[in-house]
Amino acid sequence: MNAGPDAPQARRRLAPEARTPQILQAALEEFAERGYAGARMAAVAGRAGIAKGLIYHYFPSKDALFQATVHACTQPLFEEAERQLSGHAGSARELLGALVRMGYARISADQQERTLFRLIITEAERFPDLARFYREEMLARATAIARAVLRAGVAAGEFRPEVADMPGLAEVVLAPVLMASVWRMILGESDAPAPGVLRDAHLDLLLRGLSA
Amino acid sequence: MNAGPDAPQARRRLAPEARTPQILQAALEEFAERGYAGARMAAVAGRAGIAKGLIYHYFPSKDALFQATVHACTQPLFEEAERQLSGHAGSARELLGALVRMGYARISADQQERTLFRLIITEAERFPDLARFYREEMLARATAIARAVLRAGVAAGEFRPEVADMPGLAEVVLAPVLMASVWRMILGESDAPAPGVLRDAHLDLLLRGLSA
Amino acid sequence: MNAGPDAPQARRRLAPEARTPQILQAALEEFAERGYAGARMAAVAGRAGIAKGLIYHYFPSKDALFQATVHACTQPLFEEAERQLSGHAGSARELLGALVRMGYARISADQQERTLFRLIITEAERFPDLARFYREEMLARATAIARAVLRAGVAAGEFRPEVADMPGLAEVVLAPVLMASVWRMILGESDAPAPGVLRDAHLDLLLRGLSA
Amino acid sequence: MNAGPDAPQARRRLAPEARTPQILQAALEEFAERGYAGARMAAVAGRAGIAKGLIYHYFPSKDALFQATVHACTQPLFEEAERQLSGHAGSARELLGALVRMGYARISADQQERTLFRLIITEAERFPDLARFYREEMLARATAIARAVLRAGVAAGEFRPEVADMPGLAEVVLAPVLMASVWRMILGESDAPAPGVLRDAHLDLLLRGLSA
DNA sequence: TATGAATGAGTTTTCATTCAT
DNA sequence: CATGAATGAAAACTCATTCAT
Repeated sequence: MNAGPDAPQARRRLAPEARTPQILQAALEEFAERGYAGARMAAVAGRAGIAKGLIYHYFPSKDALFQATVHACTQPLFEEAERQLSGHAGSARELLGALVRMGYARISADQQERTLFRLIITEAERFPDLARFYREEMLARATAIARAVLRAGVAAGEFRPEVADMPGLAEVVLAPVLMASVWRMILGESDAPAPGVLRDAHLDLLLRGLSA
Repeated sequence: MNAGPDAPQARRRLAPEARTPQILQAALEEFAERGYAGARMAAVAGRAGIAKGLIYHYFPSKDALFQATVHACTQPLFEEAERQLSGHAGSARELLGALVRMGYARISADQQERTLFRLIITEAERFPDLARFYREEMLARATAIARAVLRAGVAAGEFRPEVADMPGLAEVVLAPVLMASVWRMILGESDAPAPGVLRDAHLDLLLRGLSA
Repeated sequence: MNAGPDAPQARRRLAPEARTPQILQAALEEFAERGYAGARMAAVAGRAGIAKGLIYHYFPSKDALFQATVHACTQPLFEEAERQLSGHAGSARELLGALVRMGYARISADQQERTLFRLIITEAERFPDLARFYREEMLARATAIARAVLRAGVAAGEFRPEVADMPGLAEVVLAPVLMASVWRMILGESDAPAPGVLRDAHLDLLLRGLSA
Repeated sequence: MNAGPDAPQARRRLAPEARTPQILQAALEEFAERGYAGARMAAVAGRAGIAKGLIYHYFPSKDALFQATVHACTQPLFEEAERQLSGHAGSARELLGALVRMGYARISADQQERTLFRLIITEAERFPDLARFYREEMLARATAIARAVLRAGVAAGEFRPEVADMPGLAEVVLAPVLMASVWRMILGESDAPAPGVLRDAHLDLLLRGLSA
């Protein structure tokens, strides 16, 4: 049609290794903004700067694209936390503080993480694979980290002995961080409870509630 | 065509007061199962046992039906909690325990409440009205209750003085109950962390973390 | 858009009993001209003078529409032949002549019948239902008629005894009529072997080949 | 990417004389299974073990490929029959029997021939060239052979004199063989009238119907 | 010669909404 | 008030064809 100066840089051939993440990033944005049903393949293509059809060269259906999108962006999620956990030298209280602060900092900073979380909440019922993925790759990893900190604290005599193996406690310890994220999803940056404020109250309650 | 005895309750004229809740209930079910974009007006009509067209006599659009649906089912949500709060005579620790237990019990029992919560999470970004509604009618009411309990406990000397006015603490105290609901949404009854287990850990942490 | 005098007579509500055959007729024309894969639902709608969507009100898919189309137009096919068979009083030679003449006349006249036949040939491999339908509702009926005539001729002493039960003979007797139809499909009215000419040669061969 | 020993014969340069029949064979299979509109160029490439793009080096369009495909596989069709005809020494009855038997044998054996015939029936309307091709290269050759046999039989006094020049008789004589092929197309090997059975009835009718 | 990434027009299908009955 | 036939815009998906490599 037109090949004017604004024309969308006609037909740039890329290796699949370069194109795939580009599409996945565009898909993440679109799915995040509109949810699964609301997302349009044409919009994904638009965001990626390619033609609709090309998406189908890489993913057989909207469904497959969605699942690939979610899977693709979980890699870096827990890496930092697990690094902190294994590399930490100081007290368990300090470690707990550092991890909680990291969690709240992420909520403030990382749009993509909230987005991912929302997609899982929203679509888990229709994509059973997603629920399994959340349970195994996200919740299990997060509670494992929390449990390790609790045990370290007990071992060091900083936390009271019962918390080492109290069922459900790891989840309860995590919950406020996750809810901070949910609130931010729902209410937006301006109206949600401020992460910094939640963090301070959360740490105050935790340190008091766990210590020996 | 036929209005014989087997005809599926053909063309039964009802007063608007009777039809409206029937439609809203059907809409809640459909929106809950499919989300806003995935819900079909024809399916809402089907669930309500009426023709598609009739919905438009009562609600001007899918959008309006959705908002009415969410608004309609929040009424009974906090009534019991507020009744308990104002009618309570015993210690603040007992009151806190009773309220937390009620919260977790609801998660186990009330499908509709989780459903409502999910819809808000899912659609808040596209329906700003919904976010405002959640903030004013749900989160604000819930934190007000929590804050009242904390203050009562401080006043009675059961809780340490700082918790009376610590910003964000009411939200942190509530968060694990809400996350229990979110996990149940995502993972289903069988795979989500068990509410009873979370409840016990939660109460243990709270009572220890708040007490004077 | 336009509501000029040529506008396609906006939104004319019809009872399903009236609309269904209208759509089927349009579909027959379109499928006949283009085959299954080549036919466009939009074109069917256009021929029927309705909107695309309405077709899906009556038939769940292109596939279903196609099968309904073929089924719908077989009713009148063998009625006349079967009537002639049961009502005939004269000689078997005369009956055979009348039926063969009717067959060739149909090929000349009835576009729709050729069309139907072509669709079956074309699509039978992809629609196994169609093959079964052809075998049971068309070929079986046609050979039954032919066999009845042969037996009548033997009973009357007009045909030699072997032809009463010779396997495959009914099919061989019918074949030239059907091939006349196939040739007409392939070559068109002007280039195909003329039905009248084939008919005379066919009858000559038959009467000589069958007679006692 | 990799050209390791397991790679599916990556990028093997072939002379056009070798590539063309490879593509045509693949195209015949694909067109046969799916018809013209249903066939996909990618599938043709896949069957031929080459990339889509390469087809366009040899044929300018799907259309051209189709026509080339049909033309390419008619060469050997009548060669044997014409050889038998010119080389035959015995009686006309024997020659007729041999040719008819050969025809039915082909139907049983040669998938490719039925396929070709189906494509012509299916697509002749949309490809006028195909109809002309069928008329000149197939039907005309076949009737010429049949007519030659009839004349030989009359000349030898085996057949009655009228059949030497009866218009349409050659076509009628051929028709059952062709219909046997059509039935086999429609109904498949298992449900179609058995070629051997048709052959015997056909010969019986012919010899009786033609003889002096 | 050969590949397969890239395009985009065209197709089926869905569904909110309207409106004749 | 009530129905469901009818519309049409929009969305998922397909595939012949092109072209950078």
